[in-house]
Amino acid sequence: MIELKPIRVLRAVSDLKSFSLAARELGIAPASATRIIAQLERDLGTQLLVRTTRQVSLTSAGATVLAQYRPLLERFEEVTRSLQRANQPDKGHLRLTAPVSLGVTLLPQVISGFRLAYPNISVEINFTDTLLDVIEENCDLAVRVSGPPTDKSTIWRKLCEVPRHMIAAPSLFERIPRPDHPRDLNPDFLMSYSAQGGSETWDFSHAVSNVSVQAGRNIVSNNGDFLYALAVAGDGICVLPDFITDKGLASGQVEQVMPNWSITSLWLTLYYPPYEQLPPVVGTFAKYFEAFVQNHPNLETNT
Amino acid sequence: MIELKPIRVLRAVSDLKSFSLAARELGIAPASATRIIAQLERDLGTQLLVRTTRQVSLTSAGATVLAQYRPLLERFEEVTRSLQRANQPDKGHLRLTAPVSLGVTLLPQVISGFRLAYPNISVEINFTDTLLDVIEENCDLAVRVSGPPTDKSTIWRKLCEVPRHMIAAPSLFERIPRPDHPRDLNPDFLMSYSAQGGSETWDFSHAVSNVSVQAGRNIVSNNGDFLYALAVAGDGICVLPDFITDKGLASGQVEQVMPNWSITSLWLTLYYPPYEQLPPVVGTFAKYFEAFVQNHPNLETNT
DNA sequence: TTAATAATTCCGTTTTTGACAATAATAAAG
DNA sequence: CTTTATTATTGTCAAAAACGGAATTATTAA
Repeated sequence: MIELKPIRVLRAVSDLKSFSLAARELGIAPASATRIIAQLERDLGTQLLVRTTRQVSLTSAGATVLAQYRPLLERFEEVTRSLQRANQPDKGHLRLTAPVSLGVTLLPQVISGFRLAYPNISVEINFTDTLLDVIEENCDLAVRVSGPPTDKSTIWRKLCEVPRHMIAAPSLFERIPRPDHPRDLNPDFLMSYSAQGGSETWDFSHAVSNVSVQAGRNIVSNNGDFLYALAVAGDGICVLPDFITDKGLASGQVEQVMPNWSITSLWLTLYYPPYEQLPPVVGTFAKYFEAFVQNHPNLETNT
Repeated sequence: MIELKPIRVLRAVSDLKSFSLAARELGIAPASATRIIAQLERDLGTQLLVRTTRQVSLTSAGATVLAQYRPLLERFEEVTRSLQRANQPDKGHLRLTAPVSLGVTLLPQVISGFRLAYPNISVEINFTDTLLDVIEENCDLAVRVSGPPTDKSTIWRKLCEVPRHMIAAPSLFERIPRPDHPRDLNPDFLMSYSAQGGSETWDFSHAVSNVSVQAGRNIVSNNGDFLYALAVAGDGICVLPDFITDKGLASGQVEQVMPNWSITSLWLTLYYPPYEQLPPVVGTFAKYFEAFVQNHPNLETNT
């Protein structure tokens, strides 16, 4: 298998018309230059250089060989230089995965701001709610909104908590009684936001009381906006992050259910593949994202 | 300096999604694959592959690196394959040098026939009469018409002898007496064909007599056709190879001087640069040339 | 003919490589 | 949830390859 070194030597010898000068240029011993060219000639089955002790010149075969390899070698070295140079935190490519719900609410602002700040970092986002393997997803960084990580193997970093509230349309309470305590909740009207398919469990707290409520299985979806639309239509009660329900609450489309009972927040978390060393662009994005959530009204950064 | 091997390993690992499979594919030890990739990552200053024991995937930096190198690597391997394959005796390029005189007489037939027989061998001919260094000329083969080689260092091969005769225009002998013996020759009318600038010395022989004659310095040229034109004009006597004087003798434009005195023949010689191994195309041409001169009426093959 | 220069060869050393075993980590099976 | 099997990694040792420097050879220039 022919490597680049013999081509580099051939180029240098041909350009400088001397083995010894070429060797010095390349920082190798003259003896090595001789051996490397000899090996290359054996590999290609042709003599490439005609040498006496005082003169060196290409055979026409050698000229052909060098003419073919030279542009490739130059491109290769150019690519290498640019790659070594491009290892900068403000240039490169970023492959993310994020839940679908963030695709319409939070991420557009983050990404557009990030792109404005770092126009030379291109971004590729795979929206999916099923929390697949960070590695299998082939991405550099995964954004998740969920409870505290259970998986111990992956590396994660909690950015902030995502407050959420139980909401429903006012019209719903024309059909069923308005609940005042978690035990009043009818599971049949509780819609679950779940990526895995099972129904949700909510932990309510009010003063010193803590109550757990299991949602029903009538409506389960991994799409928060879908559930929100159902809630607006008055089809049920669901628990959704504030950044989804924000506008609806302000306009009165939906209202908060049991406002004096709070529900444990979700975590906005970054999951890293098991990096040995964090690529600079990933660090740049993580830092930007962190700064973003700290200035966001609906996210609580209680580090 | 980054070589091709790490790129080959990166490609194999990425394609097969496994270090061990890639190592087997490349015929190296798995441990080597690990070390080689680690070295490449150090060289480029970025992590390229995210690996757990069960999964391997490219980081986006790795994807960029591979995307840039892969087409170059493939071109490189393609070029290598084609070069190794193209080392055939009927394909390639040939760089010749030959005396100018052969450029209008012998070589056109040779080359046109050769090209017909080997259409895939391209030919490049540098016509020059000064016998420069075969190496400095940067050619694969030098054709020369001259006396026996004096240089011991270069490799040469005598193809045949080139008979030559002394000729002049009939009109000349209206001005000067027609010579019958070499001693009758007036050096002032003897024109020299000489590449080096000095005048020629001719060795005449007739039966048991041997006479050496030195030409004058009035007209000396390294161009046989120029001398021939002067001879036709009746300006003097010269000694030229039969392949130049052939037609003129037949048409009566010129006539042979002292037909019963013969002059030592020149040699048609091939000079090789100091090859270690003869390139196949060069051998092909030499063989063709040799066959050509054996069928040529004006050239004596007295091996 | 001699001297100087440059490619090549020889030789001892360093570096790299492969094989093997041990370790660590993770996905799949029970 | 524990066990098992698979796979990347690390370490070690022996073998192979590459390397640098000195000696050798060959060729050009004086």
